[in-house]
Amino acid sequence: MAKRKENSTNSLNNNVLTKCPMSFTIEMIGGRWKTIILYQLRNEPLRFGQLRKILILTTEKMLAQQLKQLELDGLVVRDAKEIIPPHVEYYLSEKGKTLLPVLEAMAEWGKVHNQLSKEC
Amino acid sequence: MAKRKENSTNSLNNNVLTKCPMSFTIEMIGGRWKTIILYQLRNEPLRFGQLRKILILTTEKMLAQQLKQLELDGLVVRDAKEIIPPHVEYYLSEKGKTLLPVLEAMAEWGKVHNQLSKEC
DNA sequence: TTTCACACTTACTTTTTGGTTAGTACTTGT
DNA sequence: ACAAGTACTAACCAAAAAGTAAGTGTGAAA
Repeated sequence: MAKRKENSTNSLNNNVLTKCPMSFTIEMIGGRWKTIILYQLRNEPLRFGQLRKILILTTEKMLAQQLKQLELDGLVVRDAKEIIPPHVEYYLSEKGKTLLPVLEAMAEWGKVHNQLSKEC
Repeated sequence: MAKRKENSTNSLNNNVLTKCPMSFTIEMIGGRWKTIILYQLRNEPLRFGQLRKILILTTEKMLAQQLKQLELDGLVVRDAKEIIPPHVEYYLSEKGKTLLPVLEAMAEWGKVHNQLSKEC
């Protein structure tokens, strides 16, 4: 773990006490992959390997990392069957489902404003 | 300008041809400040100095940088009166206004799910 | 002559995010 | 004995985003 200045602006900005609603939301779904993952889970649970095939441009590490964070934030549920080979499913929690209007709006906006977009 | 590997995954991911709607939207409004800036402009034009007072946790550099990008992306209009001292107003373009449902949804979600949030 | 308001820039550093490569664990099938 | 399948993890590195501190230009007012 790298040390960091405790009162840098970065730290202040990450301090929950200083967070406005918008920053809070951005923190939960920001970054390159979280919205895509959540959106892919909108209809059905998906296994790790399925997500990996869909998010073809991500690496396994990123996927695992993002899923872990989403689980920590209570947006996604991880359901691991205790079998070999492993079988792990991810699906939206109730809290995660409350994000669907946001995610749909974002996806729709992107579809309308990016002429070159393709599904993902 | 720093050089960069042309076929790194980062470059690929930034290539418009590979972008799905969600990534496109994230690229336009992602990061720590853009949504907040856009949201502050939802009702009225604001001057640089006014934004700076509202986004108290940002620096002038970040503000200028984000506004420039938002203008480049056609989401915000910069209206500079040719007077001294300068008087520059920023407001949402028509395209920028189409983001309002997304922004409202994000702000609302944050308000509901972050007990500690405060206005910003 | 200096100061002030305003809207920025510039050069540099730190922090955060994302990527590469390799490897782990466990059991079944060959 | 070894490969296959699944879901990861670890160590290390690169790139992008954000932050710090200082400075710029203009004209009018003090």
